[in-house]
Amino acid sequence: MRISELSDRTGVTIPTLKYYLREGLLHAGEAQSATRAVYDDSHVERVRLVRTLIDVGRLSIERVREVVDALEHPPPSRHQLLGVVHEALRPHPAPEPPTTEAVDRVRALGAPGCDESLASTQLAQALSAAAAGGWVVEDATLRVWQRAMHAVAETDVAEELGSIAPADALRHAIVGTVLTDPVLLALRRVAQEALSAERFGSADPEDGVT
Amino acid sequence: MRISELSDRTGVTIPTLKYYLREGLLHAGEAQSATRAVYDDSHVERVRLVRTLIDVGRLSIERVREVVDALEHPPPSRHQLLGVVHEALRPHPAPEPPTTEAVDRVRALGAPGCDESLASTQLAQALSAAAAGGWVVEDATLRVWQRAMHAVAETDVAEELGSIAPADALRHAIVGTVLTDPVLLALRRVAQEALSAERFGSADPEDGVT
DNA sequence: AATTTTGGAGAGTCATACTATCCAAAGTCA
DNA sequence: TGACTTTGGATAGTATGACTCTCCAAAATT
Repeated sequence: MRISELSDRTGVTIPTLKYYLREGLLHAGEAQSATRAVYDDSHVERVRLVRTLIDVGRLSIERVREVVDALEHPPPSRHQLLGVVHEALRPHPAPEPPTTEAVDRVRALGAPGCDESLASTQLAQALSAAAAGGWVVEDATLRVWQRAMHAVAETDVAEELGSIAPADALRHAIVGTVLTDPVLLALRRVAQEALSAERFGSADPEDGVT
Repeated sequence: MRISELSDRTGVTIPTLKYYLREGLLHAGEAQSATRAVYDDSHVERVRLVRTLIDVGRLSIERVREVVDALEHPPPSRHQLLGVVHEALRPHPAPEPPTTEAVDRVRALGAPGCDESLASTQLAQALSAAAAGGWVVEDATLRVWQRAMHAVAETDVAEELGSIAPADALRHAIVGTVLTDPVLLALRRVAQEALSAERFGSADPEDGVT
């Protein structure tokens, strides 16, 4: 297919596709002459991936380029896969380095240290930021959350890592993370509303006085 | 205190503070003369809130303004509080409207319909986006996640809604949500890495073939 | 032959979030 | 008292990111 058809099939304008080509987010089509190149399903899929990362994951163009570069050099070993995923989706811009107190709490949870694991670093940074913002997360609360997210991660690892090729596993894991993080946060909110309604009946006219 | 001290205490430059004043993110100090105004702890606290919303929550200036406006008109009724919080922190820019299929799935979970609840709308939109991105969330998986996030929400509602004044409860809930969402996502990643290491031992040299 | 499309390159646009400059009045300190 | 600094307020400028537009000449289509 030509670029106009790629545009039609993805809903992305031709100038934007050209921009993605320039920026290295989209691999070049097969050149047939100086003014003709042909694109295929891999391009359609790539454009959709890029749009998902940008629209849902709110990744910058630069970060998307890192993701597609990683896709073209998938890790040979399955146990490195999540590391690559988590690196690709790490928050931007980089948060402050964590306090030692936060690092200790992460270790106390039984997670690997920040030197070994990017996810541990992110957790320590998130806990630091919470503390800096004046929010205290009790140890008991943290452990409840840990158990809850462990249950979530079991479905992730079960689903994500079937015996498929590394590049597919990587794309699957990245897309899955980007698309399901918002689902989890929305589920939290739905549950909050349910519990709130349960406790302060939704038609209580006398609420709110102090 | 004068603006220079406010700047020193918050780490935000004077030009930026003036910008926040202009944009209505920061309430004016008490004017003492044409060229003198005095700021107090409420200003320090507000600046810190604004920075948290911007740096951690990645909210736009416009959205931050909505949040501070809401803080100055807190909902009289406690059961409306979460609605205000969720509206203030809704994703930006607005996602596509959800498919009817996604809306049905949300209702099947026992959550209120999208007409009644912003969180339900967000969930339906997140599920729609996942489906559009080619990601299938099994019903069984979704229920596991729902239970997990319900456990999380119990700690939220318990902590968030002590018997404090509406404005404080609102600020507390907003800051808590912004600061703890990243903690949850990081916990998910940590758990993923732990499970992945458990299943594909972290020093297995024969992984990756196929 | 006339028209349309393409690849490629460069410049232009738009929004967001600051930063910088200016000013005159007001305060501070020697 | 008088030089120096700070302030509030207004206006203009900058940096970045993500496109979007314009041009061109060589194909390709009609």
